[in-house]
Amino acid sequence: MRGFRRGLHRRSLYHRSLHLPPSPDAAHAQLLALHESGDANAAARFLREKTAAGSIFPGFLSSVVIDRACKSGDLRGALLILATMLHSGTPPPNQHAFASLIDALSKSTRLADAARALELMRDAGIHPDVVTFTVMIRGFCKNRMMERAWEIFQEMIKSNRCQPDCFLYGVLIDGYCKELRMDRALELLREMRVERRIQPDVVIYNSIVDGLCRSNRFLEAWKFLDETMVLQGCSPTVVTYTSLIRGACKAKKMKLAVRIWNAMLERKIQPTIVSYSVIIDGLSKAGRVYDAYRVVREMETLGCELNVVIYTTLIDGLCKSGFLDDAYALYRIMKRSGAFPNQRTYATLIDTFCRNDRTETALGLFDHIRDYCPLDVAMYTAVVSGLCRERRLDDARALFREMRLAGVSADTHAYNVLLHGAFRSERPEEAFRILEELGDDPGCVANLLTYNTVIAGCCLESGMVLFYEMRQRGIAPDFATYSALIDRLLGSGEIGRAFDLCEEMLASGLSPPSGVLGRVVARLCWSRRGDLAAKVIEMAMAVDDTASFSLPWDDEDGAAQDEDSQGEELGSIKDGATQEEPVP
DNA sequence: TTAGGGTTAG
Repeated sequence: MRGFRRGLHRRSLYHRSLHLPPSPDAAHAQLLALHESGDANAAARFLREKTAAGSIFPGFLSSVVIDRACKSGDLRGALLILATMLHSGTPPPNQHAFASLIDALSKSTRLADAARALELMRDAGIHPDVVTFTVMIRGFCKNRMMERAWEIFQEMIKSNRCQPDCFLYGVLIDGYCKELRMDRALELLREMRVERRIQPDVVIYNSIVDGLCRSNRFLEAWKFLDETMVLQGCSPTVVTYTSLIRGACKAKKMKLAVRIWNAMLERKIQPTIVSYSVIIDGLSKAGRVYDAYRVVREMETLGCELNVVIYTTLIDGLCKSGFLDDAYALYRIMKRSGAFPNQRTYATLIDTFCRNDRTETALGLFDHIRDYCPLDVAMYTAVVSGLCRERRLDDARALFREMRLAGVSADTHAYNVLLHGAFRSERPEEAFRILEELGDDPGCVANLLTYNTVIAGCCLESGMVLFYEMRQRGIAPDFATYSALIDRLLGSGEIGRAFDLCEEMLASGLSPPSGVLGRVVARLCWSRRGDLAAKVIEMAMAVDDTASFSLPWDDEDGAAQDEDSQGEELGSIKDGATQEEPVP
């Protein structure tokens, strides 16, 4: 309070000085006037020039100018003021100015500069407070640099000058959740609760629920809500429900997703446009476009305006269900409605045209929208994929080059599409060149799909080399990897090696499609190795038994464990509630 | 006076 009063006093002094005749404070008054006129650039320039010419401004005033410059996006100006001040021996900017600068730098992904500003701050003898550390750590978290985030956190703890609070834990926990490192996230949650006695709030719990759902640990997310969050006296919000609904949709549990939706309405929690997007997307992807459309109608009845996400979600649903003309009609309605299509809308349409043998239409749309919408990697990749589908590998390669020349970075998915195209055009030598390019691209790293694409396309021996390489790189093969190799081995008559791989696959707990297993068993029987065939069947049964565990909520109403696609009523907001209460 | 959570595409 005292600090606040002092601030007020200073501000009023400067205000008064504006009306005084020229005085030694004239430069200050002029700076303040510039600052208050809202012209951050001019204020920054003035401060810089005057300081360089020997004027000395109070630290408070220059800090305010730096803060305003940061907020108006004039990062260059803010940095120049900082440099001028630090070199001219005038009082350094205060903690707020540094915090503001570090925040602006990390939001512009200039993380190295932000870290340097933190160092400069310490050099100037100002101790960063918990907020300054939080904005710095948040920058690393948002850019998926959790190791750096953790280092700064440790530095803060070691300096022993400020203590972490609920917000800072929230930033770190969310960072780990976004990286799906749930063990780290849960460990930090325990640390804050047990060791530091900080009560987590609903935002932190929501991060955890969402992280568990994204990690395909829906059951645990559910248990977490029920057994930890609610027990700690924290009620779920619309965000919690939205994450759970998305998790249920992802786990292909649409019936449960709808039940959670209805329970949310019953609790008088109003869905937001985000929750509507999630349920509409879930229904569309489950092939229930009509139900999705009913939800949209309900939104409209309630006066809720459809945004670009809702339109794009519906267009995607229509495309994936084969209603291409309806999707295009909706796209035209969307444009008239004022919700302008974005890169995702276009990527969806382009991809759909390509998949339906209308590559020329897709190319036409692609060329047409160049003038309206910056092209991104997904839009290019959709066209590249269409060209590859038509075995126009050279055209695809040319477009890929054009993309990079236009300054759009490729990602692993883009390379994977191109690799698939090379094999489709029966040009394995080209595929290996593309694989090399991927390896040289600093922004990309080969993933499971990359290896599966190449292994499925190349010869057996190269495939085995890649199989060992991927495991060395910590990429676990999935059933597609094994199936491709096992089929190659069977084709070359190497039944023993095929059995070994099959055994390894089953031992790793992978639930394989029955096709490849059937082929292995048949070949083993023909080769009079019934003992090995029996072993394969026995191991496959063991894998299947563990895979088919039942879920508690399916038992409650005696519902089948397999996902239904119909039969669950979507509650409306007015009367929508189910009788049962399985949802927390 | 600076800081944390849920949405759509290739």
